[in-house]
Amino acid sequence: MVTRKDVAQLAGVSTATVSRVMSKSGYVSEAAKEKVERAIRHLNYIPNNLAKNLTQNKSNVVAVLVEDVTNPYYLQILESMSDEGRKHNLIISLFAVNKGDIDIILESLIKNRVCAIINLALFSCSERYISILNELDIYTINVRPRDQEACLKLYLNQDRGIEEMFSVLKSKGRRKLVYIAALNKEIASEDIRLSAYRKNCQKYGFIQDPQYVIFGDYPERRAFEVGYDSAELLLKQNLDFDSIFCLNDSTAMGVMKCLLSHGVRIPQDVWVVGCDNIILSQYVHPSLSTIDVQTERQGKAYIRAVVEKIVDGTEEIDAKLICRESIG
Amino acid sequence: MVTRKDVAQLAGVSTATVSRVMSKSGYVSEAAKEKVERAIRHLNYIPNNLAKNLTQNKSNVVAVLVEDVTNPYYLQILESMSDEGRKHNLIISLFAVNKGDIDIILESLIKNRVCAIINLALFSCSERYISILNELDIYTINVRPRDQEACLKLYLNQDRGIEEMFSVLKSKGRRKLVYIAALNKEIASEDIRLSAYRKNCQKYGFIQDPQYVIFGDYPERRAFEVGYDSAELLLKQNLDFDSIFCLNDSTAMGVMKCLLSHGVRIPQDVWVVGCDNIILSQYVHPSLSTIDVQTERQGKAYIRAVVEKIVDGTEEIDAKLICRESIG
DNA sequence: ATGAAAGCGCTAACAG
DNA sequence: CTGTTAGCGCTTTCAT
Repeated sequence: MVTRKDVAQLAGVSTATVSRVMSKSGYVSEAAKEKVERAIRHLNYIPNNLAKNLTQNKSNVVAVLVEDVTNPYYLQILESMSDEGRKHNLIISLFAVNKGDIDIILESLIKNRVCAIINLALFSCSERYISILNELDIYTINVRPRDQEACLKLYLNQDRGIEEMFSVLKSKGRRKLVYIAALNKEIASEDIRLSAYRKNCQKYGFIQDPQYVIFGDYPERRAFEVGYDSAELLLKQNLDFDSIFCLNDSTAMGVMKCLLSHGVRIPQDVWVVGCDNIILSQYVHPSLSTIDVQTERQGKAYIRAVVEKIVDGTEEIDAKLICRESIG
Repeated sequence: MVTRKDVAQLAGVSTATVSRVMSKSGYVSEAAKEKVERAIRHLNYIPNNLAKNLTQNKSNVVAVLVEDVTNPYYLQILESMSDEGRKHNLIISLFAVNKGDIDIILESLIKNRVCAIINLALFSCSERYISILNELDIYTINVRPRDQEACLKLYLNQDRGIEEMFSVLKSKGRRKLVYIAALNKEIASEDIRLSAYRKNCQKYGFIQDPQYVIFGDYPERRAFEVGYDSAELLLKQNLDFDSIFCLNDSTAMGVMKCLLSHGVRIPQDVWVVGCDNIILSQYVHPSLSTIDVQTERQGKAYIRAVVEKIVDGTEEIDAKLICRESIG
């Protein structure tokens, strides 16, 4: 294996100088720089990040924690994180977690000195580890943070998209909108989609009735299933509704599947709107109307937050309604 | 930060002994072992994998290379790899690649001394790196290997599932089956699905006609799109067909979307069968018939191959037909 | 069965 | 601007 030493030798300089040119930091004369670069090329030298990691007590792995990995939404976020991460020599790694084994995973992440944890799950990292995380300077983002936690506030301005939906539905004469919360009551209480739903029901004169909100046990079970079951519940309730808004696209697909299987026509009988705008939503039939939340920008923003160690930033993400066949 | 030294001190032994109990290797007396374990618990010691990595010139990251990350199939494989990897303290990391930037990615993987590369893409790792990969003992699996490459032969016995499909289709009076190859002609020529399709067309007396095979440019473009476009092409050709078999479920969804959009009814007019059995296939409407390829077993097999450094193993994976609404 | 000590390849403080 | 040097935390011979 060719190491820095070999490069230094061939270039006739010290390893420190080689380091300087590689990291593009510190003073290096043009002459030395050139000699080193030539030696690197000549030897086909590939640096060993492992050693670097050790000296800096930190790896270049960013851990992304996800609960429902079957939800394509997360893949899309991951994709854009990977793209952005590559620019900064960051390895983005996906971890499927659930509340039960978060501790084991955290311990493994710490052991491996990941440089950051992006926790997309709906629970925060366990208390017992936050001091270690801090001590090791492992930058952590929780999408559902405890109040006191310093973190990126990636504020998703979904309100606008939701309001847009209400306005469109209203203009087409809809007034009886169901919300498939998918989450349980407690978690949903912090869901901005739910609060926006309630606010706008009032504002736009839609039916306001607790029965029109269906809770579930996402993300303990997959979004598709929760959607399906929620719709089944809804049909049993014999409620009078003309449209359905769902926590996310995956849930909406489960909902649609259930409705269609029961002979309910979309959009003739009921309109359905999802949220996230995953690619797949164009390819179901009828294609799913949804609220685009710019997954690509979200992913990039997270990685940038990691790189710049942003502690209290805000990324404005405009959510916009996308009308497709599932609404008339 | 508490290190091995602290543990050794508290336990009254040397760091070497601590290492021995941690790695469960070498001789350690019961007494010493107990003292060390107590010290570890007491200090809440979390070992530093970075140092270990350096001494062994190898990390515990397994890189999984994927071309079309929007295909949920890969997520399912990844999920089972993660589960299996955790048991062996392996970090499974997903990398989106395309032919153009494979070199950059490989270089980055080498720099980080990943312990293994599982290349699920349809091209092999570039020649120029295989000597380095070998020298560094980076275990590499290519799903589409060059002939000479030593590697896990994860033989997917999909033939049986495909034959089962033919038998079912025939018994229901179908004889005109289209195959959506999705891949281009060259890559498809190595696709066992295509050869199985041809073989069984003959065996079961289905129409044999080159026009009944539609090629595409997967995975350069997403499976959904390729499926959609292939179906569009098919419709334009004015061919007489009664059923369609697709490279994978994602492609099949694109196909179904196109057919349905053009007023073709499934399964009344045409039957559709996919391959992979991704979870989503149950949630489209009509639900998609498919060939189950045991993604979970596949993922586990790959990781086991990495752990055991299997050079020429075979994992029998029985593919089975799953009948759903998309066939009558 | 255990400890001492020499590295692993790189970084960073310090001296020049 | 450049080289020397002392680690980073752990593994692994080699003695004992």
